[in-house]
Amino acid sequence: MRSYGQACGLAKALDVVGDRWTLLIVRELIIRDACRYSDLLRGLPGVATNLLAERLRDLEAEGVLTRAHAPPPVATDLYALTARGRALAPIVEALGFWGAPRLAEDLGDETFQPHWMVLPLRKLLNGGAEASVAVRADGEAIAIRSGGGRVEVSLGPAPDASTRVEGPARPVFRLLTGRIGLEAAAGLGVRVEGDRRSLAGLVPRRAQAADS
Amino acid sequence: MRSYGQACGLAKALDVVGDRWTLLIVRELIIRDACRYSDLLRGLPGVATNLLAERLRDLEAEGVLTRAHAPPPVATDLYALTARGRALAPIVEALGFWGAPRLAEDLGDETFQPHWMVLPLRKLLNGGAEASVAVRADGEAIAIRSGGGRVEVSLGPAPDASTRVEGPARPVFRLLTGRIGLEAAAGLGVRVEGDRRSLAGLVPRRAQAADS
DNA sequence: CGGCATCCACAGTGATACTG
DNA sequence: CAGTATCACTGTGGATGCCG
Repeated sequence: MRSYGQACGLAKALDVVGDRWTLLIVRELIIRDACRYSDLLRGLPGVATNLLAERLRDLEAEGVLTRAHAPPPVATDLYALTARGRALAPIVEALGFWGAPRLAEDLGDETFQPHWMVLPLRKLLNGGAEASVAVRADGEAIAIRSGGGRVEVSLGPAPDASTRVEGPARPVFRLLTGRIGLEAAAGLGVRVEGDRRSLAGLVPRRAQAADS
Repeated sequence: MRSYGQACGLAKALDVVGDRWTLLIVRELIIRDACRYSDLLRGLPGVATNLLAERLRDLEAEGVLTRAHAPPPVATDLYALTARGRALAPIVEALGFWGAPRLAEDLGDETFQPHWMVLPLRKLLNGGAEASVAVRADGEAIAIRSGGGRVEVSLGPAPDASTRVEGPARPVFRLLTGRIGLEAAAGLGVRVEGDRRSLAGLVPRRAQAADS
């Protein structure tokens, strides 16, 4: 992208992350931490592969991410945020929260990938409750662990979880953000097994329309 | 801009403010509050006038700003942020802070407009000090009032100020952010009149390289 | 298969000129 | 002053091909 040529912090930031797709790439890396090129490609439906390659090169040159050749078992390059890149996390979350009201509208024709739930869940879930939940939404596993005021939400399985939630991504997300109840969720194909009480403590009472 | 078509808050936010120039327009409105088309055009060097007009139309349609016909004395339309638009302010400030380290580099060929100092000054100045400063940088007036933990920085004159700072924008900015001292600033053409003590209380001791 | 590079039709951009 | 019109140019999205 062309530089704005303005001696202003915002303009400088946009010189780096103002390109189309760039902040969405950062979002993917915040959610997934280190991941492969193909993970990014799948997590960014609509991006052209050459464009993704170009953006990754730019972001590496700007010091936002690193590309490292992974040790033998993986045999591929891994992309991960640098400290400077991770410093974008609160901004990405705030922007996601700002844009969330628009999620209430046209929900039909849009892509919904389960892992996009991770960021809003980190913000919305109640860290005061003690809970360990294994979520499986549209086949993708998300692990939630909360307690002592902190919530950890990450991709991947949680074998030791005391609660299991499984079903289509949208209703699962609505259940976890408190926008529908257990019965409504069940009617939409969501199955909940195990400790329902700690799940209830985790879910916010009346969430605003906030996704990521 | 084409929608990303992703059911994700960040993608939705970028559908609205992810276009080139859009966040810079929001920056101008945060700094200036209500202002005219030509103010925006001057505050955004490099933007094409048709592009500015298009963005303003889009942002109005999205509910980020309003365009109001001003009462008789002005006789022109005024653009101002809505509550939804003002909700972007912390994000714009955070992004500006994130991009600020790059301001240390290539300072030569870039445009520097004095009013861009307003946002970083709001963050960096020490609100504990009691001070009222009238700044004139490159001919543009900025008023600073601080006390009781709060800092107000706005465009325009401050006739009742107890301190007056005047000079070229860059050294004035460096002085106010604590990156150079009074003597160094004087050597760069900055004149300080009046109460120097309250100015010293206002300026942070050792500012990081943070502009807006 | 993962990780790109190439090609092309098209939408968005930037500079200038022009208008109510 | 506040835009609209025009037009050359650049960036994007989509398809496909290549290579270890």
